[in-house]
Amino acid sequence: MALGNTGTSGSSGGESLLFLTDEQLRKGIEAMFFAYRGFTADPDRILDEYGYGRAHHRALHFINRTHGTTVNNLLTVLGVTKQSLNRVLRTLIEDGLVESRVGRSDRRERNLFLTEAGRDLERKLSEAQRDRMRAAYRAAGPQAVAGFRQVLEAMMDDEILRQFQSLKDRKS
Amino acid sequence: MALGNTGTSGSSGGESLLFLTDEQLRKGIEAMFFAYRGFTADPDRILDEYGYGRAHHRALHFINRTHGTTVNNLLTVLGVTKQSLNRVLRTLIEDGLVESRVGRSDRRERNLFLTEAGRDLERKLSEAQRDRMRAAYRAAGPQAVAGFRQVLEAMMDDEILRQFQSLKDRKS
DNA sequence: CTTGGAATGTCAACAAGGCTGACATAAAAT
DNA sequence: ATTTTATGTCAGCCTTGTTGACATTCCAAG
Repeated sequence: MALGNTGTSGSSGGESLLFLTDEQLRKGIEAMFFAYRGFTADPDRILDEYGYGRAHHRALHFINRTHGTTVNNLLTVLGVTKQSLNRVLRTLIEDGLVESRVGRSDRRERNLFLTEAGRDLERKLSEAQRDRMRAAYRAAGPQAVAGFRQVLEAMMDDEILRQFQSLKDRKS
Repeated sequence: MALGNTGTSGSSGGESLLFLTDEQLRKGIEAMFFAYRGFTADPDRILDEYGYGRAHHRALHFINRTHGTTVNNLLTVLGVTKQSLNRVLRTLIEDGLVESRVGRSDRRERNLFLTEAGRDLERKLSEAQRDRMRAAYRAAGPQAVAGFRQVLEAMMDDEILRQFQSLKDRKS
């Protein structure tokens, strides 16, 4: 392989690999920063109306994706402490967006579900976010999208990547 | 337009545009979330040792990139309030990482510069971040990188995009 | 069976870093 | 001379991260 610093071996696409100047990398870093702002802007506006923050969005998203998940699962995925998650979860439960049922096999666990109202808000939030993502995908084209995903996956921590990949091929 | 759900009109790249299922978009959203975590993880660890946070990193980054920028410029780029920026800036100035000089043409303005110590920390932080970005770029290949950048730019708010593009073709 | 440890989740309190509002100062613009 | 602009500062609030202490539940060893 000899994938040395000066090599031009392209495993996937390419022309040359000599293009990794600090300047190019800096642009990538800034693009990531600015794009993430855009990425969260639309849901943030909606959340504001409800008095919620991004943490609530994340909880709703992952509870919706994995019905009946436990608190422990959730805080592993979200990468926060259980105390931090708990605060958010409590308000969502109080407000009737999330239901917490005592685990049937292990009664220490709580299985989390969205209520009808919870699904409604989740849908509203994710539709706003999907709209922007869809527009970006359309503007950039399918090949760009494939590259986008490749780079993002390469940027994740290895452990997270495994988690992510084990989830990417689920049914709905 | 008639870019209906079943349309295959490809404006830029591609094969088919039928791939925009909600499921595909959800994966993109989650990839963005997880990748951003990886993207900030390394600098965050370094910042922790210094008792700083991401806000300090952002300030150092943009002051370094645009030597002599004003407070007003900076808070526009960062998208925060002056009070919030000021808190961060004050500590950086007190700690001798940033120098604030009264503007020569307009003496109401403050021009911001990194000191030697500031440049050192900025370099340390950005090297950590560039290392990860470089690894991701190498793993994904040049074509993927081009797509990555295209999608990110399409995801930015229009106003931010203009700002970004006006900066992307600078000299070092 | 009982007791001790591990797992799970909740409550309390603190810190970082967003925010708004009010106000001071200096300099530029009118 | 007055108003506007750029900046800084103080006070106080909110979200969301943290750690520490504690309650509950399960399980396994004695």
